[in-house]
Amino acid sequence: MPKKVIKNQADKIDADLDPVLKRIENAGVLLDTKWLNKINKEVSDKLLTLSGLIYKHSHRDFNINSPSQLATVLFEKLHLPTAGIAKTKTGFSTAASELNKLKGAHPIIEPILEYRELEKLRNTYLETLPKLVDKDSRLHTHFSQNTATGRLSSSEPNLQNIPIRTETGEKLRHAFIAPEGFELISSDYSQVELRVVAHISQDKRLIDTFLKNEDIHARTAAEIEGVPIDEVTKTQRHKAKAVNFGIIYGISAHGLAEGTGMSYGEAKEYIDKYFTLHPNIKKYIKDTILFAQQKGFVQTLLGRKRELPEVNSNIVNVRLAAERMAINAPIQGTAADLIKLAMIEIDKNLGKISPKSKMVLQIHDELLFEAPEGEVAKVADFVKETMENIYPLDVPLTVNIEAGPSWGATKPI
DNA sequence: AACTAGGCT
DNA sequence: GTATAAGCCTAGTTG
Repeated sequence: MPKKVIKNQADKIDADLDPVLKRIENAGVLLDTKWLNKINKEVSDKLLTLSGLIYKHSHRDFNINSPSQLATVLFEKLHLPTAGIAKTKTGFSTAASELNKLKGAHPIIEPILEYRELEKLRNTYLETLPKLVDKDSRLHTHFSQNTATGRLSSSEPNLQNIPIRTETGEKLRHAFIAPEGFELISSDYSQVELRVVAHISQDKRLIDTFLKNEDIHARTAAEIEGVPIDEVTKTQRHKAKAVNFGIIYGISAHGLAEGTGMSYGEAKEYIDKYFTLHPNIKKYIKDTILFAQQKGFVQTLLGRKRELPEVNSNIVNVRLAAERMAINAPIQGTAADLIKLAMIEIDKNLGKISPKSKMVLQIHDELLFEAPEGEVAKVADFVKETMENIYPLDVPLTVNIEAGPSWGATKPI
């Protein structure tokens, strides 16, 4: 096999990271199978109750896991209103986002939503993970580097999508534990993608926010609504947060409206105000699309390229989709470059600082370690320091560190 | 294999 | 409104 030719900095990063990823995969992460089985039992009981309730409300037995059968029950048998319900290629959508619109219309909706959540948790995690542990009760994922933006991906099992959002989902994280005498340390970059946006776009307000270490979403809300930052309401902050995410994804009024419940017009107005306040972000978007159209690719701060010939497509949807990718790829990809650099550097030195400590996972902007109880503070300091200083930008990178006996029970240290 | 759905950052 | 927020992986149903 010929050695891979290294053409640029991103290729070198990926090559240097490869052996690090191998070590992480080999280390694995300890799983508390007993705890998982206990949750599985509770979830299975609940599912039985829920399916009974759903059958009672629908006056029939059917396969709740079949979107087509569920749509028939909801819209043809129970005659729930279809106004405003999205359509898929095959009929009315039964996605959670659509069912949420029907919550008040029929008591069957709530149990369906809960059923869906618990089925997902049971089938994807509770049933599957215990089957994949090795003889030492450890899970070994496989990391891949060949993604569109430079992020890692994780498979068999994917340990980058372990639940956290719901109450039951969060319980699952408690199954990821440290061995006896050890703790898990979690270190995650705070708002790394928006900090990358601030650096790349040189947007004044964004840079100022991060220099002052202000709450970015509250500040955005304050500026758009024209109120003092400490008078921003929860709703206002929530909307601003959606806009900030939208910037990273290549915002559209429709997408923002979907994500927040704003009307299309309100969303459009909100975005216009945002760009008035952040002219350099508007410029970044414009310049990036132009660059992509002329060169056929975009690139990250460290030169990682993504080919995007579709930005010149005559097909409107194809072109617009490519434009959003062009906006997002340098942001997401730069964040990926930064944490990869940090991982390489940490791997180089961790053995000297704490020989028994190990890096065990990467979840895009977070690293997970296990460290002997007595060395947690030392390892945490080293990790934080390395991540924050890995590649100085025009805004500080900040890292939140937590530690605890399990991934679900880490607390700030 | 296509489609729908949903877990994470 | 033609379409519609970025990147992943996995599971179940359907034909």
